[in-house]
Amino acid sequence: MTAAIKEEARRRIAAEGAAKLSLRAVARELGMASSALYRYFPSRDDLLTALIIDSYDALGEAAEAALAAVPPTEPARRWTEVCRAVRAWALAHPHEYALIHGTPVPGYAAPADTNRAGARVPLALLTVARDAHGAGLLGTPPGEPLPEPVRAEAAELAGEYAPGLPAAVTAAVAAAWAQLIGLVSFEVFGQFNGVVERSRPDFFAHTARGLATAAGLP
Amino acid sequence: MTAAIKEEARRRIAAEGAAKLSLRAVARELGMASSALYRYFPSRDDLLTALIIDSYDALGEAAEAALAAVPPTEPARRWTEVCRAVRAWALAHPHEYALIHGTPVPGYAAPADTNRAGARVPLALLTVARDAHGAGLLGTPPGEPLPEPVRAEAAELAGEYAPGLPAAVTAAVAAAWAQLIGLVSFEVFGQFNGVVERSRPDFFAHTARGLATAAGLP
DNA sequence: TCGAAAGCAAGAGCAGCGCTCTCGTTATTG
DNA sequence: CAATAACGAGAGCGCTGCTCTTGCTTTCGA
Repeated sequence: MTAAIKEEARRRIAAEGAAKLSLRAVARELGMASSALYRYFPSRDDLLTALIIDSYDALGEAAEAALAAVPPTEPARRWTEVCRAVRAWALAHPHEYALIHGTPVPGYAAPADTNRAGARVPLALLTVARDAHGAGLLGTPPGEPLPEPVRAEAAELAGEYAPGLPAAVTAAVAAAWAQLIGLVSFEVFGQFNGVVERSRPDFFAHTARGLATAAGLP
Repeated sequence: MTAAIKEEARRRIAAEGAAKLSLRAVARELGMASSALYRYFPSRDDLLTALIIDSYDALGEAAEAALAAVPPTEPARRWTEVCRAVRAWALAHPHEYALIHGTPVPGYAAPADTNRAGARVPLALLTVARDAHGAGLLGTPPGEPLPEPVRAEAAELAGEYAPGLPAAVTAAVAAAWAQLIGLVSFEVFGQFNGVVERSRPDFFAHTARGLATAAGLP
């Protein structure tokens, strides 16, 4: 039953966007009273949270599938494939993508489940770097040396998720994650309209390749 | 009068977010009937559009001020200062930033004024590259050669806004724009919580410096 | 100077929303 | 078989965006 509600809610979000998702409309479409929905979701926000987690998981799954499809011996291609998978999922599910990478609801504190699901994409990127490092395929990220506070915090982060990974790489992966989402968001939200038009796939692939280089991948 | 309405609306957005902006609440705060607002703004969306344009202009102004504060003879510092100004404005006005770089309203087509105001930040970045190029201070962007479709489209773009600028630089600036907004959005929207915490300013400065390098700035 | 016109604001009202409360119905289980 | 729990319907509250009508005030031209 909760699945049917979520499915219908997803359909309405795909049609009109998350902002206009109305419990009454979902209930109407399901042929039941609006008050009945409150048996399954205590509030509209809780329904949205469930949808957000689902979207995070779907996006994370797409990224992890791309990760598994390329052997660790080709780290650069593995990286760009993960990026490509993120972009493809976002373009295929723009409203669900907006749900997770658009404006957060005011005063909305993400529950722990959200964090775990939301970490799957950055962890996939980190896995590419970690495996490349383990195989001795990782170079040194180009550019200036890391400022000391960044180095320290990146070292902590690496200690938790990818022991042994150089701090410069860890920091570069974190930055690349944000930059990747920035690129995808610009495309999904139409900010590249009139700027980058025909060559978007190549433009994205080229930039994603640059992010790999910035992280030290050959 | 429209100014007073916008001011009060901005105040309420800063307090509760754009999603909860209610004309009735604005009118209440202004001591007038809600219907009176419709004399100045035909709809809630029109009020929001006006606020969006104002926010774009405020952000653009901050970027242009940073641009003007650094001489073109120091392109790298000029670049990072523009980035820093964007980040500083966003952190100081998170809700207005969300207005312009959050989820777009469903079915909302940005009017021409929005586009012009929204182009000020990328144009500031492009100006840094253009001036550096004019002064002979621009190197060649590192990385793979541009795919042909990207080169062609970047050349068109350069012809319009920065004649003579190499296509690789133009493309890198467009990518850097999206990546910069990605970085800032992650910080403003809390996506770096638990990932990058203490070293955010240095992390951002370091990454912005890397974007400059990627665009060919020395 | 006076009356028409325009600008402005208020109030009532409509349909829709999230959410709560109560009440009947249907399954399930001891 | 009966007690209990789960479920759904309906009414209703206060809120929203928006419209329509009414009336007041200011301005302006004859």
